[in-house]
Amino acid sequence: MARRSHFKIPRIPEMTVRRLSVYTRCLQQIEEDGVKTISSQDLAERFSLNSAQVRKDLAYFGEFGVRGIGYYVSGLKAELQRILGLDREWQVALVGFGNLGSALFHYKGFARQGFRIAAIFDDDPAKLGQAAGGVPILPLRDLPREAKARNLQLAIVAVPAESAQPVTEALVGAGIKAILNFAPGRMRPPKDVRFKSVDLSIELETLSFYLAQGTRA
Amino acid sequence: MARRSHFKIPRIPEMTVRRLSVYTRCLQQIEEDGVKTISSQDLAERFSLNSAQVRKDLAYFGEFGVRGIGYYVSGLKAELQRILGLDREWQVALVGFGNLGSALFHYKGFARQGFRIAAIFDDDPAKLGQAAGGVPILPLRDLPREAKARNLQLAIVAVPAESAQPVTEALVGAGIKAILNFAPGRMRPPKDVRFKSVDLSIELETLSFYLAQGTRA
DNA sequence: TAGATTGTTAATCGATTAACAATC
DNA sequence: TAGATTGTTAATCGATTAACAATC
Repeated sequence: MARRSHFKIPRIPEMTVRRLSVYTRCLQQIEEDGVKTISSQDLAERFSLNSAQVRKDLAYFGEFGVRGIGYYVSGLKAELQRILGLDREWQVALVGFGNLGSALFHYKGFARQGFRIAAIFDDDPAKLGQAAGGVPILPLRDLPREAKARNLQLAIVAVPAESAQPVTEALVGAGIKAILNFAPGRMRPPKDVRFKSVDLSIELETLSFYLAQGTRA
Repeated sequence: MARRSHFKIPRIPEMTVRRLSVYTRCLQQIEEDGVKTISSQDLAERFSLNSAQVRKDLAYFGEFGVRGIGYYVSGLKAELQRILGLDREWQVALVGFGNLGSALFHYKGFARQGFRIAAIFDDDPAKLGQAAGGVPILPLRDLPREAKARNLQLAIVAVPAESAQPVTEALVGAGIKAILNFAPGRMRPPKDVRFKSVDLSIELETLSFYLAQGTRA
């Protein structure tokens, strides 16, 4: 197929995207404080970042600032929300409704940013057919149908380690385009799908490494 | 005070530590499969990494390989476990026993790697004084005493956003040396303490960024 | 010994930071 | 206009990868 555009779309570093997310939340706060404009310097200082980095991160996407002034807080916030896809609702599938799945489901932060958990999938017979806060709990075999019917684009996986790989493949098969996985263990990351694992063990072991180093003789 | 050692301790990149953690789990698997030695090339291929990177990561800590042979699987595993501090038990405080705290408490992976949740702190009167699986649920004001009495070195924070900052400060005050935080929102990272936040919103927003890019006109 | 693979140095790549002309 | 701050280019820094002498 033809290129999406004549203009080169530079590959955006992941760290830039993560910082955009941080900037956005900060701008929200700044806006609530009634501040109208902010310089890259002021914004950078809130995270001990470099002001050039803030400007460069933003410059990937356009010219949002005004020389001599800085950035208009609410305007920049709106731009970043659009860039991050936070100006719309995403229909989210939650797979696995154990302790962790339930915790994620009740996490209020998601809804606030437009992530709407539209269906829960869990094969536990005790949960099947129930609904949590109006959201139905469905068997995994319904995934292809429901993904289409409910326009599910994103999935959060909170199943035991041994189910993670088949669940991921089922999600990909059902046309899900991005997956956030909390199941431990090594995964083959699927092709053509954004896949991110949050691995508790790695986080903990990184900490224990530094603890262990600190207690060396 | 005097330097810890005459030998220069190179600063270890965080990404190296994270990979060590991954190597260790992989070696565990390889050992169970009955394989005795493995080359950096073989190991690297399992994660689509470069073999030079594997060798360089290991070389920060010593010479563990044998030229012409590779690495002895169980020997290297043991070395890495020692380096990561997984050859001992760490006493862990879990702060916050809501949905997420409870999920983390029941996560079996921790115990397997020597992270022992020795005390739970939660000020909810309905939970106070109870015990979960033999682990007492205590009020936060007991933290300084209990941290000392139970030799708590590491804390997992799973409290609401608004409590995260005071909780963190209380932990630092009680002498905790490493904190893994799951509470959302911006934190002032404490000094002299290893502090790592896992931020669900950033992960989700990074995914939605790529979704949004993909659905551009 | 010949073949294999390490540990390490040098080359490459990419991300961060400094510097500054453009311009509000 | 003078001062401030952007967007961008050039310099720096650090991490990844290639290459290879050392050596099992």
